[in-house]
Amino acid sequence: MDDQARIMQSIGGVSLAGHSVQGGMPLPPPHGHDGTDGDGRKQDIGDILHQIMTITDQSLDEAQAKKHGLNCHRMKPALFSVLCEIKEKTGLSIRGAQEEDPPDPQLMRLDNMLLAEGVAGPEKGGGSAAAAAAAAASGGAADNSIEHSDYRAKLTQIRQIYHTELEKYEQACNEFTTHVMNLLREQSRTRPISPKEIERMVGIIHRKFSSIQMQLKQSTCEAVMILRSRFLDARRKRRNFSKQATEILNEYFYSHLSNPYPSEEAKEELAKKCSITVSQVSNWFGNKRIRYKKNIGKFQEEANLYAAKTAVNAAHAAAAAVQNSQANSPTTPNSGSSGSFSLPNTGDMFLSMQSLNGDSYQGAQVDTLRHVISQTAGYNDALAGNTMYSPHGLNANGGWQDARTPSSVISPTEGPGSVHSDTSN
DNA sequence: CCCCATGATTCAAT
DNA sequence: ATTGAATCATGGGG
Repeated sequence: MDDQARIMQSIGGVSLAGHSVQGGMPLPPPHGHDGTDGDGRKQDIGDILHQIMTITDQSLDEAQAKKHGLNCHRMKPALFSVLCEIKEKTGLSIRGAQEEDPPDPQLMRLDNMLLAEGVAGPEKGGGSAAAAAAAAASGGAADNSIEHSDYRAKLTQIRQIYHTELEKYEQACNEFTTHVMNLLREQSRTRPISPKEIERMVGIIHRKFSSIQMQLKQSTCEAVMILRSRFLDARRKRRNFSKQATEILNEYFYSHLSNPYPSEEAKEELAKKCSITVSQVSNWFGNKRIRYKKNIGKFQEEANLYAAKTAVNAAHAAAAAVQNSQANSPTTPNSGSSGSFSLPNTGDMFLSMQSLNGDSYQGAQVDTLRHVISQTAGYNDALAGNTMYSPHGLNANGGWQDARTPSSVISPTEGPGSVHSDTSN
């Protein structure tokens, strides 16, 4: 009502002279209709304005009819231009038109995050790749396949919800915008509305909707964060490897005891065999080395066990190899895992141990064999005086091989015989 | 509930 | 980047 009064007042202050008044008036004549011509006009205008102001209070049909009536009113062109003038003066049409929305930093942050998490952005392919990248980037590099796929599934779910919601909002926004634009266009026939204003209105609507979208993005981010933390928590949980996997790892470890540092390729192969990740293999070997070194005595039995195992395997393989080809040299290059420094000496030792054992091993399993022999040699050393390890023990670095030396001293009770008998596990 | 084994993480050294 | 060492945290056996 305040507005109405104000407009009425301003109308009064603007000259209407010069505007021709023509045509009949289909509306009921204003009450108390007497007085001068000017008075009559004022009354007329006041009446029209009153109708315009109250048009929203009426039912649609009623309003429609009245609108039509107003459009045909003889005073309409005059009123229209007057309103334009008022608007021009009050600067209503320009105000705020210039405020272009500056990129909201928070929105940008959310967008970037969603993009990085693989929720926003291109379709599935890129999304899962981004998810994998995010998972790999977060702490270490462990990508447990089971939990990873679970994570991905959940992320996809979030992604889908996000996109459907986003689409819904987009659609609603468009619908609403067109609706408002139509409305404004229609209204522009009765009141002055410039295209700029429509544009501005659209901008306002879009801003409103984008703020809703931001809420959506925010909650999506939260969901992803929760999922991430849960995923990481789950990953942190320790699950023992399968017995088979441990066996494979131990086999490798004890058959490369002289240099238990698997190459990247070896790690990959072990990982594949054990169905664990490469980083888990690295962890395992890291832990194993340190724990073995810390307490060799404790692992002696295990070492013997796996030594025996590999010996059996190697013997079989060697036997097969011997049958297949007699021409192999006993110093055939081994499987690449032995350290560069240990080869020249171990070659000699290998030969000497061959004669010690009375077996003739040939073929591809030289490294394994070497270990088996060195194991048995260790026990022999313990009994015989322990000189066998010094060339093998490699003073080159001191680190790992030092730890082996005591192993030859430990447990003289356990001999090669008992090794073979103790394969119950 | 305690204890130990074990996978994972962290941090410094190289 | 890889490794060693210390440490954390959990699972499982007693």
